[in-house]
Amino acid sequence: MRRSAILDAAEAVFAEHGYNGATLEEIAERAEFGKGTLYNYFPGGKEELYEVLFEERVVGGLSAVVEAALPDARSLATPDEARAAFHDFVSGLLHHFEANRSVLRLYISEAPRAFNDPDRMTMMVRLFEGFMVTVTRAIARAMDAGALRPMPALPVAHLLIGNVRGLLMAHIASDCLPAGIHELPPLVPDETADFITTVLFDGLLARD
Amino acid sequence: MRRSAILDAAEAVFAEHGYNGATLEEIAERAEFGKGTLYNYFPGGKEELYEVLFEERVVGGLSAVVEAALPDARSLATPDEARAAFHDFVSGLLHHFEANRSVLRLYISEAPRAFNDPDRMTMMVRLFEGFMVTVTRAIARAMDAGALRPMPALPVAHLLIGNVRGLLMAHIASDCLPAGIHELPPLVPDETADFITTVLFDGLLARD
DNA sequence: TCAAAAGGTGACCGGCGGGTCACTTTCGAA
DNA sequence: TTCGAAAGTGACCCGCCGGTCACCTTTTGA
Repeated sequence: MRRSAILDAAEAVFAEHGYNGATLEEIAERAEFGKGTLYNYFPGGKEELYEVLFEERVVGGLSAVVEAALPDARSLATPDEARAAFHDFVSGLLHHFEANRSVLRLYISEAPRAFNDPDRMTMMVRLFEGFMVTVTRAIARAMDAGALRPMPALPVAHLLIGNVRGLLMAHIASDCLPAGIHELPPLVPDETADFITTVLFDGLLARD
Repeated sequence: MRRSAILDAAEAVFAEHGYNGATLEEIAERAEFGKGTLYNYFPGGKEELYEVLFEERVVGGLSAVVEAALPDARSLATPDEARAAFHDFVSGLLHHFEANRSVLRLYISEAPRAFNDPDRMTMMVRLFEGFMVTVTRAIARAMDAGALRPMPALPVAHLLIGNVRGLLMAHIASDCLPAGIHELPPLVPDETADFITTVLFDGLLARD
């Protein structure tokens, strides 16, 4: 109870101000507890709080989405099956992040932090390994079955995830701007998933 | 002379430690000048130094690449022309960032910072506007000419840039890891540009 | 009812780093 | 050679915030 209230407040504050800009004071104030209490639940202080938050909410959310859309048991043998599955995956990601904007911000903000510290990067790679492996394996299965043409699967996974991240970042940016400037139409997860899936599967070239 | 030496040192230190982790002390030490001198060249202190660095090197670099590869004068009327032009663009980006890793890090690290402050976000949008407009216009021209099928051009631009960013981030991550762990093959800009262009133009689906 | 344990608290501490400024050095014109 | 201006310097200042701990409150169970 307390623990999750602390995590809720931390999620909001870290998302709003970033790791460095967030203060324990503000987190404590928002969740209505004293700063000292935090150390009962997270003895490692700010860093541990952030790590737990990241692992439980960011990595946990991504894992849930990928396991729902791309389980190893799902057949990806035909183009239509593959298209449907990856559409579900993209749509799941978009719905998840649409409903959890602050988790999205944590996700986007983490990469630069990891660049500055090999230990943190190692941990991040470990945390995301399961997610990346599942996505990559799904791509490889669809290729092996002949639904997708053979290519190195891992870079394709990076492209797919880069696509989703690119569009989401544009939407965060749009949200951050003062009203009226450079506004994007609101994110409609299913339409956006259609868009990404179509471009990714069929390509940009005009067809006869 | 002094000015650019300061910027060189700042580029290295900001790239290595991030904005918050970088200290003026270290920048000064690396470029062999006193901390006070910095305020002669950048009266606004750390923030101004970072902004100038970002505008001159990150935005400047991106603008140079896009203007070389996708000038308004370049014909994009046929699929082959469009493919060649966007290949040049992606290849240019990859070569540029391959040769300027610290600039790449600054670029990747900026987004989260902008999320936390509407003013900074507004400035970023303004700085990148020319770049985005040029890319988007090139895509729209290729669509109008029938080389690419008609779609909203701006989201396609976000996908394209997301693709490049996604692969580059994977490479930065790989570089940051202790030797031997999860290594990616080294980045070969032209091959990677082929890969991105092929996926983007032709799609992932197996063809007859 | 009470005492001990568990949980909670926020004033305080210390270091860290951005920014300042009185002083020194360098430069260039007379 | 001289002198005023410009450039350079780094010890110092000070606000900030993560972390601590002595104290207080609540819970538990006998």
